[in-house]
Amino acid sequence: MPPEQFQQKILAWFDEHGRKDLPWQQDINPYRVWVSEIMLQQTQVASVIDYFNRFMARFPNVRSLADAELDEVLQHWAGLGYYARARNLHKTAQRVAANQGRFPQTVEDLSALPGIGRSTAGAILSIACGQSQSILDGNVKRVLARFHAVHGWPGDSKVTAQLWTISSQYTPGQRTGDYTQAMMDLGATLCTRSKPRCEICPVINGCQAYRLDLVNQLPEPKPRKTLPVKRLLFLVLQDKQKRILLERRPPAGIWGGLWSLPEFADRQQLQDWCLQHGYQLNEPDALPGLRHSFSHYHLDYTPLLATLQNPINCVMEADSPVWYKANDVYSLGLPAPIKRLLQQHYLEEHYDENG
DNA sequence: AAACCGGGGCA
DNA sequence: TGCCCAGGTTT
Repeated sequence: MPPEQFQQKILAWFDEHGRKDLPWQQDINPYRVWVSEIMLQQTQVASVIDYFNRFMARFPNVRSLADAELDEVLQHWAGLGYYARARNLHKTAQRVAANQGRFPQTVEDLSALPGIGRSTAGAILSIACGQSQSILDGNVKRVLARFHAVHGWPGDSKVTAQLWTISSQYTPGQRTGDYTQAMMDLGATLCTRSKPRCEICPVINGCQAYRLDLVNQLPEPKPRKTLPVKRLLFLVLQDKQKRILLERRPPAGIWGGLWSLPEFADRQQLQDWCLQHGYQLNEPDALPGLRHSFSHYHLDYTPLLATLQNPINCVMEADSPVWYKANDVYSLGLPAPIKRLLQQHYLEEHYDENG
C-alpha cells in the first residue's frame, strides 16, 4: 500500500473513531504533550487522565514545575511507578526553564534532555509543533511489525532500525500530529497484542500479517534467556502383583501418544484422580526431584511411589490405563525420562528382594 | 507467572 | 553495542 493511501486511511479513521477529547489533546503545547507522553510511556490512558489533570492543576507550565521541590513532584507522581521519570521530568523542566521556557525544536536537541528519547521527541514535535517527525513507541512498533510482517523481536536493534525506516516512510508531511495520535490510538485500541480487531481496521487491505495469517505470531516476543520451568508429579503406582500403571498420553503435546506415568500438578490433583478411579493408595513416598530439559522449557518432576491397596476393577475402555510388568515396560516405547525412572525403580525393587 | 513499556546507565 | 533495570498492569 502506498504511503499516501496508508496516511489517508489512518487519518480518516482518526477523524471518525479516534479519541480527540483527552485532556492533553486540549490546549496543546509542548509542555502538556511532553508530560502526557512521559506518563503514557508507563500507564494506560484511562489511569493517566487523573494524574495528568492533577499534575497540570498544580504545575500548569514548565516554570511552575521547574520551581517546585522535587518532593512535591514525586508526590504528584506517587502511584505511577518508574520514579526516575519524575526526577527526569523535574530536571528537564529546569533546563527548559533556563532556556526561557522554550523547548528545543529538533529531535536531536530534544532527545538530549533527560527522559526524552527519539520517539518521545518525535511525538512532541509532531503533535505540539506541527513538524513532520516520526515516532516508534510500543504501539506503533506492533502496528508496523504486523503491517509489513516484520519478523524478529522489536527490541532487537536491527529490527528497531527496520521499523524506524518503515515509520519514516509512512509519516505524512501534513497533519503529522493527528497521524501520530492516530497510530498510537490504533495500536492501543485495535491492533492490540492479543485479540486484535482486524475486521474493523482501516488498513486491513495492506496488512501483510493479516494476509499471511501471522497476526497472532507478530510481533515476535522477546527471546527467553532462561527457559521456563514446569513442575509436576509422576505417580509410580504399583499393584500387589508389582505391576505399574501406565496411561496413554493425548496425541498432541509433549510425548504425544506415548505411554507414560500419570502426572499431576500437585497432591490435591492426585487425590482427586484416585477418588475418580476408586483407587486406594498408601501415602506416596516422594523420590528426589529430577529435571528433564526440552528445547522450550525445563521439566522438574518428582516421582511419587505408591502401592494400590484395593483390587482393580478392570474396565476395558478405549483410553483406560493399563498395568504393565517390568519386562513389558521396556518394549513399550516410553519417553526417555520415564523409562529411566522405571528402570531405576525396578533395580531398587530387585535389590530389596535380595536383601 | 511472565510479558510489557521507552529511556538511562553501565560494561 | 548490548544488557539490565524500574514497577504497575495485563494476559
